[in-house]
Amino acid sequence: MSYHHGDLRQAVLQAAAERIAADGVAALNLRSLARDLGVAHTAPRHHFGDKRGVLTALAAQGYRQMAERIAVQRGGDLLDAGVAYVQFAVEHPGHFAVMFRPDLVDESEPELQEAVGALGRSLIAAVAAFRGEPVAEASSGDPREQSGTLAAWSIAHGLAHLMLAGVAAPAEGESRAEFIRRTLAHIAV
Amino acid sequence: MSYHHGDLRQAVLQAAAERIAADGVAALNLRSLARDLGVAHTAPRHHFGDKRGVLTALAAQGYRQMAERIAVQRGGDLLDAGVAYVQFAVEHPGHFAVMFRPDLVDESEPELQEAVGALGRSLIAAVAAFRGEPVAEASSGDPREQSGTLAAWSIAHGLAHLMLAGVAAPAEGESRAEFIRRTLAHIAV
DNA sequence: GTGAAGAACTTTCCAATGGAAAGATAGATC
DNA sequence: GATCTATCTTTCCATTGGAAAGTTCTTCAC
Repeated sequence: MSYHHGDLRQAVLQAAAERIAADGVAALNLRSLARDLGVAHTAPRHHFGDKRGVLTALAAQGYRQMAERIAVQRGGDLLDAGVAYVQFAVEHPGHFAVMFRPDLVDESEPELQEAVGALGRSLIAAVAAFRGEPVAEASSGDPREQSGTLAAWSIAHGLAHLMLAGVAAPAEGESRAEFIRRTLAHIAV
Repeated sequence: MSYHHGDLRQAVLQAAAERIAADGVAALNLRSLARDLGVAHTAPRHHFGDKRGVLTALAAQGYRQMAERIAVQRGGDLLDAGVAYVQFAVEHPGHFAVMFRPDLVDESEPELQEAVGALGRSLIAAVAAFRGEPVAEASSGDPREQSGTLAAWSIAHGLAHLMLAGVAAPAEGESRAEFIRRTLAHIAV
């Protein structure tokens, strides 16, 4: 056996995401994953501590990537941000499956908290930009404003889940982006 | 040991729901559950086949109970139905955690399919009643073709998830029902 | 260069879990 | 009261996550 895989940490995360995407979180097992990567089954422990550590790192990666994706949409419609949210979830089911899952991850992990914060800022900025407000004022405590943001988040989050559950899908001849946009358009912020 | 527990099937479902509600689906294990019920760890297999069978039965129970709950709201606002949806999810996290999870259940199970159908009919009826349409005509179209219905479902489903994830919560001095209603009110069907 | 020192990985061991198989008991039916 | 069937137990096994200790590689001071 050759020591030093090279970038085992990243390899584990990628493999885990693929397997979760294919068979769900419940089916993920570190042993067969390590087998495929050609390392001992305890090798990932050095990088992640335990299985929960793997899922935590995967969730953090998901939050970061989603935050980036939404930030890129800036300048666009609020709907664009929503579409980006749902698209990310559908295209990265392995990541999305461990995000917003306090039971699967270690919420005290600083890396995770920072990643969650980054996504939160992206979402708030998207809503603020839509309203034409300076981002700095966006986090004022107006309950109506917050409920609008939460409503927008909810519909995107819910649609993502329903699509992943196989309950919702684009009509024939309709692109996924069009379908998502058409559905999210029913929100009134 | 005394044979014949009485109603082991129901006891297992209830215990499973409680445990999932407390620690999440991943933490559920049939062995300690059976231990608490005072039966051998293989006893539930007779009623459910395997672990997936337990989760499938739990999901079916969840769909049925949610369908009932929403049907009771008939005559009320569409928002009432939405509030009922979210309330059920928050009050029965053990059931909701296995609903809409194709990776956890056996979707070919007839009991599950029937239960899903019942919930679908309740949702369609709720939207139809809101629109003032006869229920009979409402079910002519597949719900997934009607973006308004899907949007309403999405926002309720998403809010339920966000609340369970600890991301969203009522403001101080606000009841849960008020909070849910206020958030869902942003939908335009 | 060389020799720690630490990082990355392996080997070995263990407890717990889900499940298979076969046997025991209780309730129902006649 | 004998038999039949549903319900539950006992025993056994493969797989999994994890603990502990050892091995190999890299880095870096000198």
